[in-house]
Amino acid sequence: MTVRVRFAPSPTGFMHLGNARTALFNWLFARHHGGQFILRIEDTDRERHTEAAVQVIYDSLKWMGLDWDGPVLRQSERLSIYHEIAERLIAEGKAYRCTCTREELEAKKEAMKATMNRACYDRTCRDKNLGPDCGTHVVRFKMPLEGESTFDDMIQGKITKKYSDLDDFIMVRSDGMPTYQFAVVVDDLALEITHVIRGADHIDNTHDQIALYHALGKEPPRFGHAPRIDGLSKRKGSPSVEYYREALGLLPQGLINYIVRLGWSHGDDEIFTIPDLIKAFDVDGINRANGEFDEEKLKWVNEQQLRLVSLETLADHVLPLYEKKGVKLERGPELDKLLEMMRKRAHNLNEIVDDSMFIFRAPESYDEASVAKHFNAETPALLRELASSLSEVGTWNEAEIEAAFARVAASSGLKMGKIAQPARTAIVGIAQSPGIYEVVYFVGREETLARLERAAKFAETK
RNA sequence: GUCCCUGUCGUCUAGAGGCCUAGGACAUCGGCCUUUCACGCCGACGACACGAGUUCGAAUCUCGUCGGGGACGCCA
Repeated sequence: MTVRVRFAPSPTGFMHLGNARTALFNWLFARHHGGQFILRIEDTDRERHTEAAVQVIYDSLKWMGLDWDGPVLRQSERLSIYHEIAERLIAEGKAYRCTCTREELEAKKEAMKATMNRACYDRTCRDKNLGPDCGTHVVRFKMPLEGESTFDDMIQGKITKKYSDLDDFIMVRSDGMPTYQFAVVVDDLALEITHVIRGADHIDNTHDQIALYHALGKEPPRFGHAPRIDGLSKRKGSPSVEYYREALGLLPQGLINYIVRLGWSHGDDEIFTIPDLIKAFDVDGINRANGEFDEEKLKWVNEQQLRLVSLETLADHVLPLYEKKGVKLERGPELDKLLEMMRKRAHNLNEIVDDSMFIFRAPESYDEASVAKHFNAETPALLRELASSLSEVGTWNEAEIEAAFARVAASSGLKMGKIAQPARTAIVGIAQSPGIYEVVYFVGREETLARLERAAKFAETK
């Protein structure tokens, strides 16, 4: 039996992190077992499901690298199928039409709550055998009255619920649209889904759905309910893939690595490449208790991935960010060298870009603290001596640049730190940067000399 | 309220009866490295929710208590 799983989001306009993890679990499960990962858009209800919102789903999935198999299924395109199956269940006495109004329902629930201590439908229409001409109505499922529903959850183990605690849920709304509860089963059947991995908030629904499978004479798929991610809603921005990606300068590998480990583990392993994950992932590693989202650890994992991915991959993500800043860069050994230098110290993509802008733009001002600490009366002369030494460098490379610094150190009798820090302040604008020789190399000879002279003039005024 | 799931350091977790005076990771604190900032390295702090049972022996099994989350929609 080939494994077939699906990710079935409803288009809300953003990809919630919890949803992203559900998608990831399913995708990894499919890839691990050599199965298929199907994408289905749950757009049964509402006009607010815009095309733009659907596009967000595609974009997020693509960014994460979660490719899906086969065509995308849209529930909105399958209405006649739902109707057909609903009619069949009515004809077989497994479902029924109900004409109770919303107002009546509300009153009934209140009453049931008072007498039975349970808010549910009182099944007024269950045995009325209402025909299609009964006027405005919904279609309800005829839930068994006695016994219990049990299923073996791949993550949570055996889960049992009494049928008497289950309601005659609505399958088709009065406007003719199927409810989620009904459409999911019909679609999962049509798609021949073998395993359903989803959020734990669906545990109770599962009993309804399994009852439906039985009514249809079908075997239900295996279910696995993953715990929820807590601590997400109290964030400033929307707790979405898009938000964290931008705000934290995330690499998809970073997000994926963090998110998969929140609720799943493989011994003491922390950092995984995507191929690692495909090999190691399975449902038995998924935990049962909810997890608390921790932005600090997400940052750290992302940082580790920053150092792990190929320079080509890194360039893919960093090039557009540079372009946003008005810096167009070409791929090649120079860019690789730049990224190699930056990825060692940066915590995220944004930092790589921001902290390397000094290469492309001369400082507009000098950091006050740096100036106070590293500039003094001798600074102008020192910077000019360094400039002169650098102008004599033959081949422009780090070794030669270092030699130029060493000559200044020898002639001035100053320790390297006393030269590097003023130079750094002069060239970068602040006394914090990558190694000074690399900095000088990337800024280039002409520009370095210009910046040194400008800083020397500035230092004279102090 | 009823029902369902769940409970190891602040957080993510290892742990499937003796290997546990409970291991790893993030964060925090201290130190080292260093021309800066980072990185890296070393160390410290820090948990089996509680109570009964089962057993020679329990973080691991059972029950109860308490805590956390979820479901109770003509939302998905």
